[in-house]
Amino acid sequence: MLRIYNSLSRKKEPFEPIDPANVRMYVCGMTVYDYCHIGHARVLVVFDMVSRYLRHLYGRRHVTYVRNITDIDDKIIKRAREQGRPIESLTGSFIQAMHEDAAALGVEPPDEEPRATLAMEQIIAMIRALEEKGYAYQAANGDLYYDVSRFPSYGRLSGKRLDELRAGERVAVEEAKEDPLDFVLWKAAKPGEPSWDSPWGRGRPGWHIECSAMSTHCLGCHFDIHGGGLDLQFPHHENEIAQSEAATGCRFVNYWMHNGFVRVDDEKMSKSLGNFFTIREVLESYHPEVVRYFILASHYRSPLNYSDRHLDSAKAALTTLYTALRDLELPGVAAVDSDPVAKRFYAALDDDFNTPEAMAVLFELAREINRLQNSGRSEAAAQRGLLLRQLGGVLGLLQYSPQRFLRQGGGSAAVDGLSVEQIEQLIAARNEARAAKQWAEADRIRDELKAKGVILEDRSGETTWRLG
RNA sequence: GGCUGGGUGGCAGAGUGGUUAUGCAGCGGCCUGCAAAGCCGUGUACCUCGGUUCGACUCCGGGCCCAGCCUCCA
Repeated sequence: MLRIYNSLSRKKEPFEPIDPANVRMYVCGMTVYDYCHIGHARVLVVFDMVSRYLRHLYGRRHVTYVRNITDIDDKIIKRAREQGRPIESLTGSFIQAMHEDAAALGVEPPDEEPRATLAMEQIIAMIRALEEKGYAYQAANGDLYYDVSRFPSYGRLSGKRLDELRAGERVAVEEAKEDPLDFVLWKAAKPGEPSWDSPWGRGRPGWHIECSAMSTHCLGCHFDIHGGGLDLQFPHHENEIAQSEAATGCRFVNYWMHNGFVRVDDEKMSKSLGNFFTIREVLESYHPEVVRYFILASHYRSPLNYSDRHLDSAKAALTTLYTALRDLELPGVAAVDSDPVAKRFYAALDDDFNTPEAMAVLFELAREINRLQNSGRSEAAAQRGLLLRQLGGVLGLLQYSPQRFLRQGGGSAAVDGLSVEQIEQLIAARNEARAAKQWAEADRIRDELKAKGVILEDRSGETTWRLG
């Protein structure tokens, strides 16, 4: 039985889908005005893992995963202006870049990927519903605001109380608001800004309303899981609840999931601190599965410290798993989920997606495979190898051929100035020297290759190579 | 200031009221011409002070420290 930590109740709860034939999850995606960094990679990978596991439990086609794209907001407008290019050109290229990054990391595309600019009809309809029910007011500056005082349970998700929020107020109060906690639903257009027609004049949506509109449009007014980064819990998700429940009259979301931050030197990775690494720049030095392994090697709610050292360690660990898989001829027959090892693996994921514990099971399986290989039981080893690969697949890991992974070394793709043919020639030369017991020459060739990052292994009468 | 969450072995990172996490690194052994890989073995680990208990790293309370949110943010 899957249990999920629900941010709303601050405890793990048994997961009971509203409709097991259609488990519905919405995740707040990117605002596309720049390349995705490792913090974004964490959201992508974590919820990809969640959706994979839900599909494992409920069936591939019985899960609907929606992840939106915010393609209109202040930062986008600003960036487009700075670069002197049309907004659609800016967002279009960063959407493409995001898709490339996600694909590289083995993130499956969501079932739906709505965009704010393509959802104006639903956005306006929801704001109108709020207005009709008396939750909205238009201020003197033309902006339309949500009246927080009308929503009694405001603050429940983030554990905040209205009076405390007001007491801790450190923002310059927007003149137009009746209450500093009120937030904008529709922004009146300023000259030169992109805008859409609406009952409140030309303008554009505030950023909270788009998620309410798109999620309920795609998944219905009441769905199972809503996810996103911890920094969205307040105010974004709090506001989503207030908007959605007020507009539709039904309960919005049953389980709220928030992933922890990626940190650099114990500080949150963020644009403003300038301490971020983009996915694509990290992928220049590390194999994508290494990045994925690194992310899933700690629990999704814990902080995740980023450093080359940690990625190197992840690379070494993943190499160990792939090493167990090489030389195995995996059978075509599916391994069984009722296997005791598989059960322990799934039990770990059942416990609020405890990927570190699930990965520990993978390493025990790898050791079992190596033992079987050492004792010559290749068929048994291959059976276990299939299970290892299948379980890894639930995490989106171990999906490359072992040789391909090991020869890319989890690092740079090209061998430093050496072709595969040259490597093989040197290996042949070394083996001739070995046959003649010319150890010095044999070791010289091995050292020469090692200096170029090629590691040789003499195993059962054969010499194989990999990148270190 | 208010509210969250957290402090585990050299590093990373799970977990549990009394019994091996796991990985990386290290050390010893087997294997190897030597290596590499693999296998076997190996670590007075649980911030601090009190309390509960036959027994606490694990529960309760105080303290210290760290991070996050309260402002755009994954």
